[in-house]
Amino acid sequence: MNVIEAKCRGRGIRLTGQRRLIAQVLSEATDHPDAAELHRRVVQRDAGISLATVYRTVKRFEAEGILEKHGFHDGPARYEPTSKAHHDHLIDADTGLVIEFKNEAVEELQREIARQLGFDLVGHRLVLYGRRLKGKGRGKSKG
Amino acid sequence: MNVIEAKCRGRGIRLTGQRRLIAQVLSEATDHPDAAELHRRVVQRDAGISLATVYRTVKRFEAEGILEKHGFHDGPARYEPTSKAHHDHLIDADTGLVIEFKNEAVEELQREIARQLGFDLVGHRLVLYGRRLKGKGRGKSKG
DNA sequence: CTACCTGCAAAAAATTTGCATGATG
DNA sequence: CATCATGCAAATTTTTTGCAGGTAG
Repeated sequence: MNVIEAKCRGRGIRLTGQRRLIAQVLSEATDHPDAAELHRRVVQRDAGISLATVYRTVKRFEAEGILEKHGFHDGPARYEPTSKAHHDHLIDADTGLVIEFKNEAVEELQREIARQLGFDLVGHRLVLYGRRLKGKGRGKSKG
Repeated sequence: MNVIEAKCRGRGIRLTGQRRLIAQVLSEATDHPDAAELHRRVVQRDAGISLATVYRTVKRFEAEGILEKHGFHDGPARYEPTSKAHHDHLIDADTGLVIEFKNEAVEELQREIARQLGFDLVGHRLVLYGRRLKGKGRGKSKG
C-alpha cells in the first residue's frame, strides 16, 4: 500500500483497481508524466484502463491535494505526487532536464513574504531555469 | 511606441498592424490574459484580426523573450510582457486574485541555489499561494 | 520585389462529458 | 444494494497548420 492509496482511504476516495494502479505508477515515477504518458504506463499493466479514467483520476487526486499539477514544459499538464517530501525544480534551459532540490531558506523566505502581503502561505511553486556552468561537473539528473 | 514594439524593432520582427495592436493591448494590460481574451480585446479596436494571428504572435513574442507564458490557473495559457520590471506572483487561494510582488532577497537566494547545483540562473518562476490573514487588511489587487 | 504575415477553415492536440454498465464499501 | 466509477465515443476546448493572397522593409 503506497502513500497515495493511504491518502485515498483517509479521504474516502473509493479505491478501485484503476485508481490503485494509477497511484502505483505515480508513486514509482521519478519524472513528471502527463496524462497520455501515465496512460501508456498504466496500460502496460492493465490494458483495460481508458484515457478518460486517467484524466478523471488525476483531476480528482489533484483536487484532493494528492497530486501536484505542473506546467514546466509546453503542451499537456504534468503530474507528481504531493506525497514526496516537498521540493522545487531547476530546469536545464538547454536540455529540458528537470533537477529536484530542496532549500529551507527559500521556504522560510516565502512564508515571510506572504505574511508581509497579508497572507498565510498555503503552497508555492518555484522553478529555476539555468544553464550548466562550464568546468564544474555537478547536478543530479531527473526526468 | 511601447516597449514591445521597441523590442520587435531591435530583433527584426516585422511590425505589422496586427502585431502593433497586440503589443499595445498587452502593454496596457494589468492582468494576464489568455489568447482568447487577448483576441477579444484586440478585436474591439480592429475587427479584422484573427485568433490564429493572436496565437502566432504570442508564440513568436514568447520565443523572442518579449512575453512570459504563465500557467497559473487551469485552462489556457496566459501571457504577460517581460518588459515590466521583474516580479513574482502571489495568488489568493480563495479568490484566484493575482498579486504581484518583488523581493530582492529571493532573487539573490535563487541565484545562489542555482550556482550550488552547478548552474547559471537564466530565469525563474515563483508563485505563492496564500489565504488572506484576518484582521490585517493589506495587499493590492491585480487581475 | 521578396520574404514574411495574415485570414480562413480544417486539423490536431488536450481535456471533458453523457450514458449504460459494473464494481466498491 | 445504493452510490459512485468506468469505458466508450462524441463533444469541447485549446492550439496549430496549409494555402492563397497581402504587406512591410
